[in-house]
Amino acid sequence: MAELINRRERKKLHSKKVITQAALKLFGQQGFSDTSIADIMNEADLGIGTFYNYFQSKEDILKNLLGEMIAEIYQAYESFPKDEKSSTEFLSEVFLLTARILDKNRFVLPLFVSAAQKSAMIKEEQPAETESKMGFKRIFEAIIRRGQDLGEFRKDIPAEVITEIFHSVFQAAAFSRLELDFLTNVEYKLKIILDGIELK
Amino acid sequence: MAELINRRERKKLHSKKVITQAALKLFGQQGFSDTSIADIMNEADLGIGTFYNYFQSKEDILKNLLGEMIAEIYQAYESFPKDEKSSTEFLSEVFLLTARILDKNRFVLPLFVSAAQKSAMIKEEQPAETESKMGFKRIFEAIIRRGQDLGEFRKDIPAEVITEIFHSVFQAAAFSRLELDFLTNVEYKLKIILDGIELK
Amino acid sequence: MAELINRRERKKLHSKKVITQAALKLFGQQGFSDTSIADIMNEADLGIGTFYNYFQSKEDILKNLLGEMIAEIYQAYESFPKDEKSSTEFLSEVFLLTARILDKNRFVLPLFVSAAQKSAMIKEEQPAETESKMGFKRIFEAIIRRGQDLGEFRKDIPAEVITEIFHSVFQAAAFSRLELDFLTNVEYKLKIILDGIELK
Amino acid sequence: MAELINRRERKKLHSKKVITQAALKLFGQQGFSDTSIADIMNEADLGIGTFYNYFQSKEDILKNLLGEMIAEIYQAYESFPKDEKSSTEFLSEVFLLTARILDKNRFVLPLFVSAAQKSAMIKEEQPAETESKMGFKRIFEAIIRRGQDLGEFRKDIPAEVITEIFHSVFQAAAFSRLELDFLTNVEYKLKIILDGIELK
DNA sequence: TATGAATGAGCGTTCATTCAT
DNA sequence: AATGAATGAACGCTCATTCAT
Repeated sequence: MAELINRRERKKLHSKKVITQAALKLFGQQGFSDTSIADIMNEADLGIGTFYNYFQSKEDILKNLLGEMIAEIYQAYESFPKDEKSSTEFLSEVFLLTARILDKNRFVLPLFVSAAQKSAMIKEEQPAETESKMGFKRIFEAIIRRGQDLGEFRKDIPAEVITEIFHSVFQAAAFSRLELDFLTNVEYKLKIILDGIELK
Repeated sequence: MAELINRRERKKLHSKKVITQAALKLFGQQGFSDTSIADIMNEADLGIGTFYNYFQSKEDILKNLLGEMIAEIYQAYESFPKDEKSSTEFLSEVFLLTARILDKNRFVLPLFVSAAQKSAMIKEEQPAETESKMGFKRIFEAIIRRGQDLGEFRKDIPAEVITEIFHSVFQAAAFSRLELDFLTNVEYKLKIILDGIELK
Repeated sequence: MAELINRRERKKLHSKKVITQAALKLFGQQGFSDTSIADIMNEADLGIGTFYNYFQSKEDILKNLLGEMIAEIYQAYESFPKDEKSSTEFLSEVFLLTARILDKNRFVLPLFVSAAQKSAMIKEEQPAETESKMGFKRIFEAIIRRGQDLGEFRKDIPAEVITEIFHSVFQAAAFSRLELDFLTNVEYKLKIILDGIELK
Repeated sequence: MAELINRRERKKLHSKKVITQAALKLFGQQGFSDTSIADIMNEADLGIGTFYNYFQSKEDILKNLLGEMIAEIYQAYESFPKDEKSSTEFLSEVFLLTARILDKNRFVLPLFVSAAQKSAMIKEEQPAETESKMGFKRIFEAIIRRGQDLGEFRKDIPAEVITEIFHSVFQAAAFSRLELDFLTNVEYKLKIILDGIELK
């Protein structure tokens, strides 16, 4: 009986994964809004109705995925040996770790950006994904604030603003048309910003 | 006869302007994708079919508008007394002028961003608006390159990358959730980046 | 120019009529809820989208039609030489007039009934059609109240209740399985009720 | 072995009851057509597929329930001491008993009505529930016919028509918007009709 | 040039029903 | 007998686009 449940459960998880991957593949190929749920389920080789057993909407897929990514980053952040490092080193490492995770799922970043835009332009209640997006920023903001407190970073510019510029670097790199790795792109900009905020 | 043509021409221009303004008003109020062509023409108090005398599609409106903004910036850029100023001063002034123009039409920036995203993700032929968007960058890139040549800016980072970070500052500020003016936001970041790229 | 508008206007009215008639035909054949908008527009030989140029929803068709019927009844009611007749005569005539009008559009009555049911069971805001439905009742109630005031009808039963029983006669007759004319059916019941409410 | 069968039988009956009650609860709360089978089985805390072990369709639930109600009324009807009472008394008592039973399950009446409508409008085979609905009427018709035979009720109006008007009273009261008890409403109308059909 | 009624592919979503377990 | 994931036809509805006037 327990096995039965397990088997079903496994099958369910499998279906969810299949759908997610089909969705991401198509999002990457044809863009988010040009991918219909029918497209996704066709790619996943499942019935249309099945989608709604797993997700509430297309956006829901992203919400799920973002949650997983945030969790991964946060976990890494927590396990850093914070106290032995300068804020600059700390920031660099978290920044590059984030970059690597984003790079791995690079084509999802644009999707979060559009989602964020939509929620920024329409004055509706803040959807849950924004909260988790904040998660990204909160990690960086904490590090920057620490750097300011320790006298490593300039204080004449609010920590949130500095955070925002880091954040925008990821976005810009995702859409960059330059002939550059995502990672290389992002490293250059990290250098500029660090030089721009370090005291001394 | 010439007058007649002129009158027609003026009337035509007027309709185009009316449509553009109706569109922008609604885009700002309800978002781009939630504004239908019928909405726009209703707001413009013109028939639906008339739209297609002036534009090919909704995106076309943006393309037009962007062209105008670029032209305005370029004009200002050209008329600057370049030779008397340092590249830093020059860059600052053009940057802030651009910021003011964008601020005036702030809600259109997000629209360009989505347009750019779309065209970045889909590997289709490059649409014309991207070319004009490049216009933005080309102006900045020229100034930065000049600064590098004159030894004012660091050379270990490619001019295009620096350009891109300036560009992303505008985007980020447009979507910022911080309690800050667009202009203030952008000035802070200008300071960081300038400090990050100036030699000495 | 005025002619152009007229022509268009006429065409529009024609389309609306075509849709209404297609709808009523199908409602009568297969029932209201089993008739889809696609069915209607197929029967009307028009595109699906065209439906929404004329109606907001399927219910809207009924709302329209009911409005017209109410108007017809009300008009007749107003033109009666009220003062020369007893309330019994008055009531009889209006009742039978209403019956004839309903009989003419007999198969729509069931639809109003379902509509009324739906709105009675769901606690939502009262839709507009209910208001017009009230119109039916208000005419009868006025006559009954007059009869009570003039001492012709019993007063131990509230006028609204008497009104309601008249109303229900129409409904019941519409669904009757008896081998009887709608009109005959309804006349029998009129007799019973009149005998049941007349004093003396 | 017999016990085992009994146990199974009891369990089966229990499930059927649980489903019926869950269904009626939801029908009352959210209406018949807005209640899905999934809703019902969720409320019943049973698997979706289980529904089909007991019922063929949603309508089937009503069919069953109606059968039970009819049986209850019929039982009461049979046990009346017919011979000692006038037809008026007899009719009143059965009428009020029926009213009480309906009142107890008031929200199901509308459902029977829609079912009846549907079957009245569509010329398909008569579904079973209509037959049982006839049951209602047959009881009343018998009493009325008896009254006519004994010279208590008027004969110029067919018994079926009188029956029908009684029937419609229940329907109307179920949907009434008046500020009146179902029972009070129904009693008023009983009075009118009795006065309308009694000789002398 | 201006019009707006007509269009229909396409959307997201629902849900009764099936069937392997 | 009980399950619930899978199903897909069908729904109401939107909207960019066309074209006869």
